[in-house]
Amino acid sequence: MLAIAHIRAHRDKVIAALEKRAINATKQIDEAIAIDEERRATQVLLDQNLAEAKKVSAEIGALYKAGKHEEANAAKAKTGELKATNQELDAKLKQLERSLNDALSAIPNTPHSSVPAGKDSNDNEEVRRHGEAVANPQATPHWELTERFKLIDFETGVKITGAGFPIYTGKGAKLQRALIQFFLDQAEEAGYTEVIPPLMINADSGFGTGQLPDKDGQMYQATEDDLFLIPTAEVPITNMYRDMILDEASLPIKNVGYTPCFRREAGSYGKDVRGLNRLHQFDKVEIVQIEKPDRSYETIEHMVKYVEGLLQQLELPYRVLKLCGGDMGFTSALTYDLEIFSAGQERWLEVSSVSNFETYQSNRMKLRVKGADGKKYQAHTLNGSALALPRIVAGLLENNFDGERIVIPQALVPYTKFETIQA
RNA sequence: GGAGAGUUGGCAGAGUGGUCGAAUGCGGCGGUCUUGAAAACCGUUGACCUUUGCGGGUCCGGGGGUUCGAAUCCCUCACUCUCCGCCA
Repeated sequence: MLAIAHIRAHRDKVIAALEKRAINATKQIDEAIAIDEERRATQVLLDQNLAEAKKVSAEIGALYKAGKHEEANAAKAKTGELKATNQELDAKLKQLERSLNDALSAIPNTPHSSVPAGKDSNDNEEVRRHGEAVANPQATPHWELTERFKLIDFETGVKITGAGFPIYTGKGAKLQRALIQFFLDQAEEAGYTEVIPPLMINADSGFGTGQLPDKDGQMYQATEDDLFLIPTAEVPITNMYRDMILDEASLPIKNVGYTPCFRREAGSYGKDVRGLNRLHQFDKVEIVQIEKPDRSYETIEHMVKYVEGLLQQLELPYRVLKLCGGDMGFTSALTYDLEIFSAGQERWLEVSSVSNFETYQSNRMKLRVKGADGKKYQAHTLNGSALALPRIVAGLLENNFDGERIVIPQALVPYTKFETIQA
């Protein structure tokens, strides 16, 4: 979340920045500032009152030690009012702190100055494009190919679990595993440390990265144990650093993790969810980075370039979009989406989203860095998909289908150990 | 799932009602000594809120209670460990 001190100091700037998201946050911001003012005033009162009570207690202690029991008892009698006031102020302060936290949690991150204003995906800005976005003459969508070559069994997945939980079979399963291994190897080469995190997270972690309090409808929940299935590896990996003060010398932290991801995707329908386009369970390799504030914008460019490198090796045509304010996630300050062109469906498929959250997550997580001078500051967190598997698979199948067979890109052959998929 | 033990500063580990934010050791930082380093010695060393500053306040797993006063007593929750059960 945004720091209240920052909001207080830059009220107008914050409101102006949030307008890029096509929202007017004036009321929310002013309410937070008002709550904070009352909070601080209450804090001062409580502090004064506590100081007084502490003093009196010490005096009573001294009297008892000196054996002056009658005087001590007399002093005791006078403490009732102080105590009552303390309780009252304490309750009020806690209430205000809760309100402030709620108010701040409801304010999204302020977009970076380079983010275009806009309402939805129509206002996103295409930054660059690579490769030819040409339709396959066969124009065969991947759900036909996966059936024809027996790569994915959607039907049996429905029986076992439900729609959106496919079963990968034979070369389909091998392709999946090859891609994961390829992505992890690439990341390691680029300096990322691999982690295998838990697939379930608690509520504190959900709050830290911004899924909670109000995006819980997106996650599957194990209510008996108050745990959530991760919607992305971003959540457990970033939260590894929750409540920490990192040494500046340990930055940047670069982690990569492969995990299955679980998303309820309530409300999705139609061609968007056909085949591999949108699943409830899917595999993803995620890169997570923790950076010094003055380097994070340089870093996000590197991360995007890194992901582009993966797509180039897989020989997939893609474009890079800079998301407009209205299309960005709640917690992000800058997001690039990478989309590949799917030759069978003749549409762009999002395969990666790379974001800089600045201090939005680190504020929530209390993730700080201790500088060389001993001063502490909030770290910047970033992450990106590198890459999400299903749509990559869809693209590979559709784009490399020559009417007879599917040709595996050269970079992947050492991993699949086969060069083609055919009947 | 059953029984028991525990949770204190970066770490280890004292502390059972009144200058305890907390002994001591290790680690870290600064210094003395040394050509340099080590050793030794001396000093220093937590986080947070509030305040322009001085200062004040909070924090001994979380929450609640008893008390003039709680790291210390009571309740409750979470977590960790040990043993038993179950189990890949």
